[in-house]
Amino acid sequence: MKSSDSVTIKDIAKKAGISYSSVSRALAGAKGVSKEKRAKIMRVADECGYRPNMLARGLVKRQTKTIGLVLPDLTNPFFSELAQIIFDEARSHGYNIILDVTGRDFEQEKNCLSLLLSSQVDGVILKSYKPHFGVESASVPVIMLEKADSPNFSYVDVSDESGGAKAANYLLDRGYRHPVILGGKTTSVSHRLRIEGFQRAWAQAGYPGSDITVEFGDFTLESGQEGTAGLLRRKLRFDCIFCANDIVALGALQALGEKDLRVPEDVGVFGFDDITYARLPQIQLTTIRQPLQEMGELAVSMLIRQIEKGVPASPVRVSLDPELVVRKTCK
Amino acid sequence: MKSSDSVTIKDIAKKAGISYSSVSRALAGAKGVSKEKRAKIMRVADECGYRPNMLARGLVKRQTKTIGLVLPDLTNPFFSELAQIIFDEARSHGYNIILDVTGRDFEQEKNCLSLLLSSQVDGVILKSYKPHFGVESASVPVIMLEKADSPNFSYVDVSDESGGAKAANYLLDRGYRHPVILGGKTTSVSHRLRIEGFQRAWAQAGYPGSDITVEFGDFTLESGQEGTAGLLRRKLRFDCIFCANDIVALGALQALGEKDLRVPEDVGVFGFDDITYARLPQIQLTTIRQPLQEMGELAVSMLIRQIEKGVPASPVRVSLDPELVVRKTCK
DNA sequence: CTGAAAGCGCTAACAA
DNA sequence: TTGTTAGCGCTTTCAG
Repeated sequence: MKSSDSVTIKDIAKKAGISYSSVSRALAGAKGVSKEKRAKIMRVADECGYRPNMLARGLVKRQTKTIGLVLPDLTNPFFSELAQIIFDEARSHGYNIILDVTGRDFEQEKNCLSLLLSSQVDGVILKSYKPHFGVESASVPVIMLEKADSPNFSYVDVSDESGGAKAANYLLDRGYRHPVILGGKTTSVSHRLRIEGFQRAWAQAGYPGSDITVEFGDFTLESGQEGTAGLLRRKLRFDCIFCANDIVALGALQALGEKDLRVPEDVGVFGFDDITYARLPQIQLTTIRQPLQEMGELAVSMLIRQIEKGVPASPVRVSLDPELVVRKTCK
Repeated sequence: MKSSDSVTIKDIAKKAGISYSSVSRALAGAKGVSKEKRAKIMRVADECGYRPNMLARGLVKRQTKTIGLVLPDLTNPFFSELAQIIFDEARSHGYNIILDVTGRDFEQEKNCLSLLLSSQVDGVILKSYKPHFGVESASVPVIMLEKADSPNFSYVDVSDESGGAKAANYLLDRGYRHPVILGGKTTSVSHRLRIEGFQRAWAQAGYPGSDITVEFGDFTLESGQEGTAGLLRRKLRFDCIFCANDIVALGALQALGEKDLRVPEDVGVFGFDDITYARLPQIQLTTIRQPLQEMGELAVSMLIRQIEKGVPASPVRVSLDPELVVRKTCK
């Protein structure tokens, strides 16, 4: 059954000799249709290979059972695994996902958002890298995946300050005294918070937190690699690297290895996220674990709640606490 | 500007005192609207925070500028990177992506597909793990990401037989004689083809190809790990493992390490895909590289071509050749 | 150049 | 339980 124009509810009404609202009811599984008619309709419908048109349905019902997900980058396992979790969770609640990737570009982010809103998604989950208020004009619930200062949005995030502080304290505890912070983007809110947490903890321990070297980058393996190589080239004095994420840490390890520096003896490497690959026996990266599963599930359930019950007067704000994972890349 | 009900083309027509079809024209950038009216309309439109309703637009235009992407699993970097590539490529042509993940489940796959078709996507890119013909009833172009025997669909795939053969020949060349094939799903077409390619090459070299041990799994790290552990436990004789993908290989390496077996001296480990993490200095996995970039770009451009010019009478079939990447996990 | 009107496929009152 | 009807927000003839 391959017609150039697809079969509609009217076609099947005609073919079954029944009014077309009855067909709609039957197909929707609503009450108020006699058993025989319903049976006949169903039969005809799938003989014809009928497929409901979600555009039309969404237009009238004013809901699409679709949620928009905006992420910076699918290339980082942290995000692709998060996407998978959110995806599964959403599906289990009967929602579909439209995924958008921004490449951490500000304009892109705004575009994605307005595109999603145009597509009439019922809600949005958004990991933004720069605070912006295009979101403010959204007419549907939005859950941010980071600490948002706006009074209008709920968020669920992992406390970046706490993560940064945990890293600092551990590093101090292991005897490191000359850290550099590597590889985050200047525009990233989360990264800024991690730096602050790190510096504050460092200062509280009695060391000057403010003159810790911060090398920015773009969260990639390359920026870990080149950043580290640059540090080495400039003969900067440092004994450990607090990386913006695990990918950056992988790059740092690589650069260090190329210069025959030993980890952790010569320099300690500390990651962030605890991606799958950080756990491999060959890697054994010391890092901060972000509770991916909880974060994803919470975001979805909060969002769906708001979609179905309306957004609360004051936003829901959840901060999960990340966990130190000690492995082998620090003394 | 936060109205509970979103502003429509009619609202802005009223507010500008112009008929609402003119507004539509102006907003579409169509000709036949005077400069002044156009300017006024634009101004009013964005004062009101107007957002076109894609559902309505799609309904009448019968196209959504959206393509559906169905992938088995976002957790494997191979697929998440492919997704990213397809995503970028599609966007650069003005198309959006709706992503669906099937978990390699047959029913799921069919659901996803019909859902996408219901959503009126303009075309579909599909990596299937079991040949099925729900696809046949699609009323839009479909590009499969694997060798499809159906005469109705175009595909772009990476030659799995060739990959399997290259692996076999390399392993033979390095002196391995007792391979086991590990970790693929029984239902996977690609995996079956790789096995065939491997066995055939093995046989052609004068060794019995048919009695090579094949341990199935589900393409995960765990199945690599447990599969290998099982092999060891059963004291099966083997000197190398041809893994269903790099993730499985990572699992195999781990299991081998736990039993203090040396790689590559005691057993060689061979992957498939060449994911980013296979290249790390700590891993150095010998593997077969799938040309991700070409595959993604080709799939998108073929699909868009078919969307815009119609599907060709006879399907386009492209097989890319994968490349052997020699690193350190085989002698 | 502009407006009126039809209709995309569907749901949801409302009558019958 | 049924059928009729009025839209959802938009594009697109078709007259003026």
